Amino acid sequence: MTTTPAARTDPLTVEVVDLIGSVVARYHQEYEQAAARHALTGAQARILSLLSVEPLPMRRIARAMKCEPSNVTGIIDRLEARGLVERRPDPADRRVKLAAPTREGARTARSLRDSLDFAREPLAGLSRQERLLLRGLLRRMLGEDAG
Amino acid sequence: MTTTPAARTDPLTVEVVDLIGSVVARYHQEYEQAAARHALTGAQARILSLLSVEPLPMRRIARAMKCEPSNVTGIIDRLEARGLVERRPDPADRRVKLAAPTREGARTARSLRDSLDFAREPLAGLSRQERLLLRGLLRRMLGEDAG
DNA sequence: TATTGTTATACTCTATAACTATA
DNA sequence: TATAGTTATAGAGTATAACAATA
Repeated sequence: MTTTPAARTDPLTVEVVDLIGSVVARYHQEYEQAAARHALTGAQARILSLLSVEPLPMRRIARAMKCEPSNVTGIIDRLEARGLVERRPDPADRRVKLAAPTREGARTARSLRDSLDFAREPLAGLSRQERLLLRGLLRRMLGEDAG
Repeated sequence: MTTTPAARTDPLTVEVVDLIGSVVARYHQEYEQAAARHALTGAQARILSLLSVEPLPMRRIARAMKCEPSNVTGIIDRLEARGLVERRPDPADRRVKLAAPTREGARTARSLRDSLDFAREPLAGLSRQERLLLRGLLRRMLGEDAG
């Protein structure tokens, strides 16, 4: 798939593309700050949030984070040292270790989630129709043809 | 500014917030890949793009990147070692060093910019009205009341 | 005195490769 | 033999603190 030359020069499109870049930068910045308020790095916060949905094998975490499994070892090490995550054996496969949040880890993940208001605030001012349109656009940007 | 409890649980809002998170993750991933295709890290690519608009003092780069000036020294060192950036004296203030892209650096920045089609492609399928609405929403997300 | 850029240091994230224990 | 997780290693980004040159 290629973009037409016109799309690269249309002023409105260029402006929207730049705005998307700014939103991405802003979102990342706010996420890092929220993580820092909980004394977590961005990567630690992302993994803790991931595990708060469901405990996962190390390998699956690496896939979700799109990084090498060896990195996950270190990040889980640090989360475990702080008592936020624990490693459990998998009864079905003794090679596997399941990473799961502790009670304190779950509490931290919840607090972190609640503090991520950046993306939520502006949406509160949108009509339902606008939100539906936005949802459709975002889905298209992600290539989710279904829905 | 605080989000109402309702906005935190409204299913549509929650879904849109999650989609925004996905778009941000995707955008970052694609940016890193585009940088890697040019043998650059994300930070190197961002600074090179920044300088391709206008040469800047080290201190100003740090402000734009929202990082400490000491970090910029190392990143510019690596870009300079590869012949993509050069340090020039500032005639007006001998303490200042201006970082500027070389001819090859400018070419690399251009190529990098052209390869960032991710955000542009889906926009090509939107009507002008949709793009205008999206622009308004993105501006609101960034707190730009004007416009 | 204050500012600009740098150096030194320490920590985290990252990929690669080699290792272990299981399957 | 293949897979899950780990270790070892090296490079890059990050913040902090201390420093030299200049304002």
